[in-house]
Amino acid sequence: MILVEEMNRELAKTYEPQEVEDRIYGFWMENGYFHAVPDPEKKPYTIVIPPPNITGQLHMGHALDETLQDILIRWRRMQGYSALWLPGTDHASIATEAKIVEAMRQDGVTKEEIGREAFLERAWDWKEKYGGRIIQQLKKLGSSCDWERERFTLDEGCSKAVREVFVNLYEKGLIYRGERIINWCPHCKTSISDAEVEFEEKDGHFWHIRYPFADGSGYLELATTRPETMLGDTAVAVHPEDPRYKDMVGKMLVLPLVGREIPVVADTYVEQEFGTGVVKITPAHDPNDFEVGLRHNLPVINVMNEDGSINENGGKYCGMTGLQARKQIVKELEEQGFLVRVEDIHHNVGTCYRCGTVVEPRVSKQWFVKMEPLAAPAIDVVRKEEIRLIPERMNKVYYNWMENIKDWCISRQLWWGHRIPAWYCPECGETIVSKQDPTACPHCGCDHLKQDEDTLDTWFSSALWPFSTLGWPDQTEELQYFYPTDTLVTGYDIIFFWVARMIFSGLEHMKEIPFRTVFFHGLVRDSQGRKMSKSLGNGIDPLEVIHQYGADALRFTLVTGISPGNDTRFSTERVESSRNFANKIWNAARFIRMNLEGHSVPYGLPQELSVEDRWIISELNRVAGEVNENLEKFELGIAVQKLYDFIWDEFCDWYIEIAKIRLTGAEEMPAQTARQVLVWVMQQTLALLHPFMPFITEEIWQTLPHDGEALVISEYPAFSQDRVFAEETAQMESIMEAVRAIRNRRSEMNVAPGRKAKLYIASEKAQRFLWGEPIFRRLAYADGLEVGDAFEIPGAVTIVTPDAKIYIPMEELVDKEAELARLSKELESAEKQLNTANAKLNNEKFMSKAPENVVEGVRQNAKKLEEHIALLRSSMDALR
RNA sequence: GGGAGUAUAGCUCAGCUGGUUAGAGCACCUGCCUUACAAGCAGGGGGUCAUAGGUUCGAGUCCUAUUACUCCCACCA
Repeated sequence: MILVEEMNRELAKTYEPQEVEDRIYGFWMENGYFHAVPDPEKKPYTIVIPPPNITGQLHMGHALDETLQDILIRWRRMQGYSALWLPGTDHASIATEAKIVEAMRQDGVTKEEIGREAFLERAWDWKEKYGGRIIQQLKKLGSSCDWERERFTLDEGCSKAVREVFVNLYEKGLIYRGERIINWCPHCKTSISDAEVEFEEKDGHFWHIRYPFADGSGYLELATTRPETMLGDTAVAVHPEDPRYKDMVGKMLVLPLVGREIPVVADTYVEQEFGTGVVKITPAHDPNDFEVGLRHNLPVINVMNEDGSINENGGKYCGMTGLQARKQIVKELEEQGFLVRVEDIHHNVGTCYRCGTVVEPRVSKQWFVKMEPLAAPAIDVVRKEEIRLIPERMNKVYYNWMENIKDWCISRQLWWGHRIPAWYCPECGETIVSKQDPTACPHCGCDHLKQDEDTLDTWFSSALWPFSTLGWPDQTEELQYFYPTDTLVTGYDIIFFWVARMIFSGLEHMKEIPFRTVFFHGLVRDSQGRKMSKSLGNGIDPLEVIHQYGADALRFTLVTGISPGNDTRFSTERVESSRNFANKIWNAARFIRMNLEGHSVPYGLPQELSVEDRWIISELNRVAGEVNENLEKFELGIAVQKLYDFIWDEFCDWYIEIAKIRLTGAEEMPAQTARQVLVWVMQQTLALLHPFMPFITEEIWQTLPHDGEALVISEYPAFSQDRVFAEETAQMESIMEAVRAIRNRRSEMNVAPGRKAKLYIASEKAQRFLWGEPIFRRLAYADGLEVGDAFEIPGAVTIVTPDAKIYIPMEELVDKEAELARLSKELESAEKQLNTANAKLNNEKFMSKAPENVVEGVRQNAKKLEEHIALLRSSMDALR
């Protein structure tokens, strides 16, 4: 127990987060509260952070993601778990390499000029310089990560894990190398996986072209959106059953401009109804054509360089960019009479998800992961609910992807990343895949092996994140204790990139799921529901918001009103309202502190409790129970709403107001009780709120009497049957209802608050004790109070509540006609309600089928309404 | 082409397994500087819960269809 005698800090009238947040964060860090260790006495709770890119700057999406994780981890930590939130960053191969290349361009050098080693040096320098930026930003948000365990996807341990996995999969035959058609980004000059291609609606053209028969017997007409690819055409296909072309299968055509003879083949891939029913086949530059090519043994002619320009296979077009070649080819086709017509169309074009450049399908030699055998068990664990996706509808998205999965192209023509651990022997052609760098060819002994030039897809290392960060492949204590992790928190946009791949990786390499629950959140949109984007310029910088309103306000805003998987809208108005909430709490604390001055107040509940004490304790207890339940179900938006309502409405607007009676009263004992209860409820409330608004809650908690050294490691309040006070709760409800009704009436009649009036309250004997004068004097502006069985007060305003009839004699203020009108309106509505209630009670089916508690509710309601109506009638008579 | 989500007050959204009179914040109107807080207090107006059917004693909630918007997957040369 700590007594508060001196207050070391003055509490400002408005909460100033800037001053508080860094100090509090420093306090937490100094004491190592975020550090989690394997502890057999505790249960583990683990979250691994979705590692932000080292190129990244904190945006609202991160802010939401981190806030949700921090809420969960702080909650579990307070519940007594050994709660590990493992942080780190991702090397982001494509994005980072692009940044370095760009920086080098400013210096006037290229990758090729300086070479691989020098390039990597620059990259690491860059990482040292900027890679920590986003980490600092996460701290500003209040993230309670275990920073001692910070990792990087390209650090030594992760690299070791990557090699281990690559070699294991290779030896199992699940990684292979081959010539396949892949998506090629001409800007990033690398292959990218199917998942990395985004389709965009774009305007384009259909060029309708004639391909003449070699024997001069006419021509076939077809259409293409990419005429330059005709340089690589090695056939033309028609449907085998198409009567128009049946006889032409097997004949030869002459490829215009090129002069090459190509066959007409029959393939069911062609749709007869589409266009002319004739398709040019370019196996090297179209995935479908590639398949057709395989079926018909067609040559594959790659006509494209890495940058999308035409290569030597393109004959005289060699050296032109794709666009130049297209223009030239169209021009020549037209001049030579091969172009039939040009049609404007709107179609989907695949683009690189990193740079937005139109991707070119291209045949090249790449490494792939064979997905089918890995996908099967990964589907299974979700089906069997060993892994739960929240919201559940994400299961469908997941199944759809996993069940139709294609092999994963993992090699990238980049330097920044994990270099593929494969070596080629220039003597005998042997391929060596090994965890250790080999010194000589095991086959022929050649000692100048060449390592594969390519690196791995960034997501290859991210896929191992839940276990590589815990030390795998070594069997560390941490891995034993913290794996499998518990909750993965992420946006639904990376379910394929990351979530799916972690699941099959965990199952394959750990033989265990990587996490039990995936909690998907939505996107943060702007106030009009648009995606926040650089091009629209509608992004709001979370750091700006933190600076202006505080991290707590930002966090509160982000989590209010969200539900799993659904997008949320962000607006400054909402932040302001959150800031106001923080300020409300701040002032409640100020009020409490003001009342502690000169008193010694122990932390804990006193023995003697008043009705309102029991009520607020009971309500707090209820809220604690509900908040825990909501958090268990990942209903964070609901949990935070309940805390808001409790604090603002019940605690501040009611309890504190009522407590003032005792605090300002002459008697010391009740005042001391009130102080103790105020402190206790406040502290418990702060604890409940702490995961959501960590800074302000810790700050206040420290300045009020408390138990323990810091809120961040205090016990999270839980529901307790011992603190349920149903009777007092009902009594308070009665009082509050009466107060509200009186205020309402006074307001309606425009009675100035300063004008007090005597109150007469008629109520049942058992309830009499409720109507204590101080509460009504304070809250209902009463000036004297009389309680009895019944009153006859001519000309008084009459108010009816479920437990009392209240009279306010203010005849000189009352417009009789107006009051009569009001009463008759109220009477009408009461009668209407009574009719509905009676209709139900007279309905046999309702009576026989509705559950007893519902029937009883209606019955009681009807009884009350009847009394209400009788009273209204007598009041009206009295007025007349 | 396949699938999903959303539709509730002027705006942004809650509303759990169907149960008495559908809630909050912001905005709006009225009155208050009631010594914690004007970033506040008290009160108020405002909703045929997208539409049409259906199930049920009872539907914002469950079912069917329709409409609108959003998203994901696939992709036609």
